[in-house]
Amino acid sequence: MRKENSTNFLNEKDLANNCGMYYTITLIGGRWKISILAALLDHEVMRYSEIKTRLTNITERMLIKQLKELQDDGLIIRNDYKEVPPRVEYSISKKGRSLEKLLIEMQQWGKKHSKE
Amino acid sequence: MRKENSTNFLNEKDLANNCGMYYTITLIGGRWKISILAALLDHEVMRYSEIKTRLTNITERMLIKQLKELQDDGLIIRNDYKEVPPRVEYSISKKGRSLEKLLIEMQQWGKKHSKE
DNA sequence: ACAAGTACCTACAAAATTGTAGGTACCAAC
DNA sequence: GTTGGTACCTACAATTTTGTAGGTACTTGT
Repeated sequence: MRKENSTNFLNEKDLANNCGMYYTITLIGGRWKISILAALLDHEVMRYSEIKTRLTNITERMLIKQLKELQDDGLIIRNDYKEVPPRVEYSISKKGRSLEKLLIEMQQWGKKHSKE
Repeated sequence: MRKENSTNFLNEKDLANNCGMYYTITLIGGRWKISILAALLDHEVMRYSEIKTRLTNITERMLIKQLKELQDDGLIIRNDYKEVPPRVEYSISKKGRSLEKLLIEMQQWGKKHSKE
């Protein structure tokens, strides 16, 4: 759905390629991504429905979308048991786990400065 | 220009209020914000035109917009000399400077993981 | 009188993201 | 044979972000 030759697209791609910070932000900047990551960082494995319950305001469309992107970026792992009714478990990947320290610091910075 | 009662707006506000990480991301997540912050973190003061020259692909509309948001969020300081022709200098604030460590870590993480 | 330089601003259009409201498949239990 | 549960999907609409193409004010230099 993205136009791969729009100025917008090219600008973003350029930034992500040349700037480590921006690349990092593109991975965790989606609306619900850090919420999902935070959930998976302290749960080892979670079923789709458990994540949905935890993120009270998210819609299914958004949840699926963000999960898929996190998965494509290698931050989380999807495990489909191919059962009926479906059972799918998500867990954090090694790459995802390596973000933990950063996320904690972002949490602390945010808490400290959000009331200024 | 934002609808202050749209689901979209409320969801974002809710996240920013309740989650330090998300708050942090909203401040630095704009398309050009970290580029601007990075520039100001290693220049002490920069004129508007200097920033524009450094961010080669940015348009004036976006530069002004991102500068204003960074200023509203207290990360940078605008100093208007009220001269003609205009002279306006931007510099990093104390709050902005306190992000430096985090940004460096994001840079390192990004550099390390962007080729996986 | 006219161009040049600086730091903006504005209306409109294009593109991207997010939300709404439905639907699917499969099997088990009633 | 209808219902319930799970993890999705899809079309469309609303919202938001970003880009394009112009314009402004003021003064100095030519």
